[in-house]
Amino acid sequence: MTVAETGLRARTRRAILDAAFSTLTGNSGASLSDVAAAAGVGRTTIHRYFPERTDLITAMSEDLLEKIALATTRARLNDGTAIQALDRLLQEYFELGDYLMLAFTEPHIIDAADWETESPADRQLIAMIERGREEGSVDARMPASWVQQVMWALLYASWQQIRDEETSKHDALGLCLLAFHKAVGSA
Amino acid sequence: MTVAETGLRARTRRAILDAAFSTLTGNSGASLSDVAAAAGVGRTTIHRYFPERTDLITAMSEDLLEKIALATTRARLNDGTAIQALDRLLQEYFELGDYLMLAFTEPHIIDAADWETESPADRQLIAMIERGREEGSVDARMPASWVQQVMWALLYASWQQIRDEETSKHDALGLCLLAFHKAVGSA
DNA sequence: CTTTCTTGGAACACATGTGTTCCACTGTCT
DNA sequence: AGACAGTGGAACACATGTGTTCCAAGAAAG
Repeated sequence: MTVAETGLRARTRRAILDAAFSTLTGNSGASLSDVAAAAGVGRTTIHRYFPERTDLITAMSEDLLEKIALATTRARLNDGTAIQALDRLLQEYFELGDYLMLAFTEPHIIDAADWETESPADRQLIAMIERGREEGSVDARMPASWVQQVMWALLYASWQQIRDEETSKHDALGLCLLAFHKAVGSA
Repeated sequence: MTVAETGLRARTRRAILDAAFSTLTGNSGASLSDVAAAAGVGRTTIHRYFPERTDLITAMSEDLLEKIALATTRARLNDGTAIQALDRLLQEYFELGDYLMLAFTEPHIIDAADWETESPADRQLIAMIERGREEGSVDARMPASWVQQVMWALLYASWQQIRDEETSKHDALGLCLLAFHKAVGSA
């Protein structure tokens, strides 16, 4: 019963989590057998690490929040103008790709507990956008919450563009930044 | 066995379809019992109109394509500048709301058969965007497919904004049009 | 009122996913 | 070689959704 993170256990856990992300993206109803196959482990092993399905979902939610918090830190929201910080944040989030897609396409999977209350990263982001509206780098006609919505939506669009239109990651990011900059920047 | 669209049958069918749209939006795995309850009919009745689950999905797909085609026609894509036509189309699509959300959040539900091959509405739209790029009203740095992606993404964002941020439909549409116009219009 | 159409509910067999238990196999470390 | 942690697979009971059949009740049309 003791679980002394032996390195192997940590690796197996990660493999299961990653497989869960990639499998449940685009098929929210996938079975644990599907996840197990994608992770290259037996279904029994999944139950060893996550006794119930909801435990796996919860772990995914926590994992995602962690990744988002890290990306937000790396973006240094307080450096430079707000619009520059937004550009950096967009690039960081862009790199999360697969992980974020799930939160977008199947919000009901994540919306469990932690997510309901605004995360620290969210509060930081909203505050930073407000700063941009005051300093004039962000279009003041748009509420901060809308700017945030647009950011998420364009991120989603850029990943769809990669999937559907054989666009390179680099080009997609460029288009995303261009559209975002034009859309929410001050005229 | 004969099905002579008696007006009552048509109404029941519509009730089931509408319930299916509203129920499956946000919970793609909802059971037919859930749909039946939402439609105010018995589960047996659903099977009378749509023998198998896939038949219901197919009917939803066809219904949605029809609504999109109608909206596209109403937008008169060939009148005025391309950017004006895009504004009109955005407003038409905005009104479809609930119906379109499903295609967005659960594409795998719709992606069945008809959808794979580009619909006529899609081709019309792409051609119109190309026209805008040539005449200079649409930012030529953006591929037509990307402009389309941005349109869908901002539509989704505006509906999210209504759901999450207690914004009125009117304000949300205004923000959507503003962001879209700025994002894809020529500088 | 009587016939016809449509419906809702109960009961059923069937398929699929879930969670558990048990046992044998494979590495690794000593 | 022996001890041990980690694993995969089979087997099981259980829950839920699906598709079908049958029948009685209600509404609509003559």
